Amino acid sequence: MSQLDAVIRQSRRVKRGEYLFRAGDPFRALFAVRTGFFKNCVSSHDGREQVTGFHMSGDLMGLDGISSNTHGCDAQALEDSDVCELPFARLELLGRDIPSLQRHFFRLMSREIVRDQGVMLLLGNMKAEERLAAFLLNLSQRLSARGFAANDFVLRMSREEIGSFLGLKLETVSRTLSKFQANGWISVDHKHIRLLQPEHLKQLVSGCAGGFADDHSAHA
Amino acid sequence: MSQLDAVIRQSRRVKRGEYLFRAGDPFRALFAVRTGFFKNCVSSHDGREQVTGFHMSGDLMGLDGISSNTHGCDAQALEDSDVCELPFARLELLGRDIPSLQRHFFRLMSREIVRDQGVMLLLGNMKAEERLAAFLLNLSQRLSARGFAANDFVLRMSREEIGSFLGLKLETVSRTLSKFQANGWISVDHKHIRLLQPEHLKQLVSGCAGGFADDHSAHA
DNA sequence: CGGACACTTGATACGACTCAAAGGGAGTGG
DNA sequence: CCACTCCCTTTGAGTCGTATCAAGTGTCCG
Repeated sequence: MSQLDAVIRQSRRVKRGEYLFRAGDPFRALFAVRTGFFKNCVSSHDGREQVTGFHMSGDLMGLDGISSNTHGCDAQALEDSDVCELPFARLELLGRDIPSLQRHFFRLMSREIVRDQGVMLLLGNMKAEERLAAFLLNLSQRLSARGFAANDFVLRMSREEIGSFLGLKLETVSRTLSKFQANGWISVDHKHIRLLQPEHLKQLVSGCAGGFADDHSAHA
Repeated sequence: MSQLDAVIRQSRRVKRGEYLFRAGDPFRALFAVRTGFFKNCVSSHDGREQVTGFHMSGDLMGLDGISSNTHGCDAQALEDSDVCELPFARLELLGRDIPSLQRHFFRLMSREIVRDQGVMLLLGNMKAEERLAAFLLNLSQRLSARGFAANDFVLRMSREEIGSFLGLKLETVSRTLSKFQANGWISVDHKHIRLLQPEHLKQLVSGCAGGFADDHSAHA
């Protein structure tokens, strides 16, 4: 375990707006968010962007880079952040000596696959209101799992980034938030969101797989 | 390597329509398709289904089950098939002794994550025509990688299953295929598809990330 | 304090869904 | 082997949801 500590101790600071890595960069390490907030993005040749996920403390980023030794997406900080750099070669070696680490690692990658399947379900089957409700509830759950308030939080990302993640345009995100507020389900003050009647949101997504995915922190 | 053979030699036959495993089943093994064709499905509480992928010879299924020791999706045979059962506990043990196997394994899981990101891009950003073009080209590529004709093949899945995978309704799939045929780009005879002008299809998806994902065979 | 950027809201257009009906194959049972 | 049935597929017409276009407002940052 002291070996593991040695690997983890490497820390790196990333300012808001900066990229931790970009698609195409050579892959050398995974990154665990220590503090802060990130988005991951894949982009098509003609410039269209798809946000593939948002990551907060404890989350692991870069798993998609293992397959090709090249990062497959961008990781951009949405606020000043702090990450642990985990050199992959060293993790691989350690995994052989520490079975529980290897097993933990497989679990993490599998969890990411499960999460992606949930997003596919969301993008393939749900309407705008359902997507946004699922998004808010997921965020709420992940924040509360980290000891923050579940029903009162500040969005780190723009409407456009939410839209990109949910397969919607920013105007639709804005309109839907307004509608939720008009219903009395949430209160919206710019990026400050309060969930006033989470049960109504849950009702919207009930049947749609309850929030599209659990958390997937590294628990490291 | 002979140890690996011992693991792999376990074979299992699955008839068309049968499930290899279902969401919720206890996870014990991964499955590599030897011959045949499968679909993977996640379903929401209210019965909506999302096809998360189609798998042919060499593809690995069940990676999503590792995280929770429970399969997260259904695997249903779309034609009489033959799979290798790979007990996961044994693979884990072998991975420690054979570094190249461990590495190969990480690569496979990562590749699945990359594939899912491609599907997310497709579901989040593309229009019906683009989705279907990407789907056909991807299928074509995977078939040709296995030594089959790239431009002349038989669909194993129904219009509804294609639609579920692409986030479209079956009528839209049917209409779009008809339109491609009217344009002279493909010929459609029920499930028999011929790509007459693949370059036009490529033009449709150009910019949208060229086919949403590469192959991900096990190469075992 | 100025300017750019992010957000909201409205009007309109378009794409995909829904509902509906008819045709064609594949598989089954006689 | 044939006839029947069921399901898959195609195609059409109309509707709904979301994108698009366009102002206008507010806010954050320099």
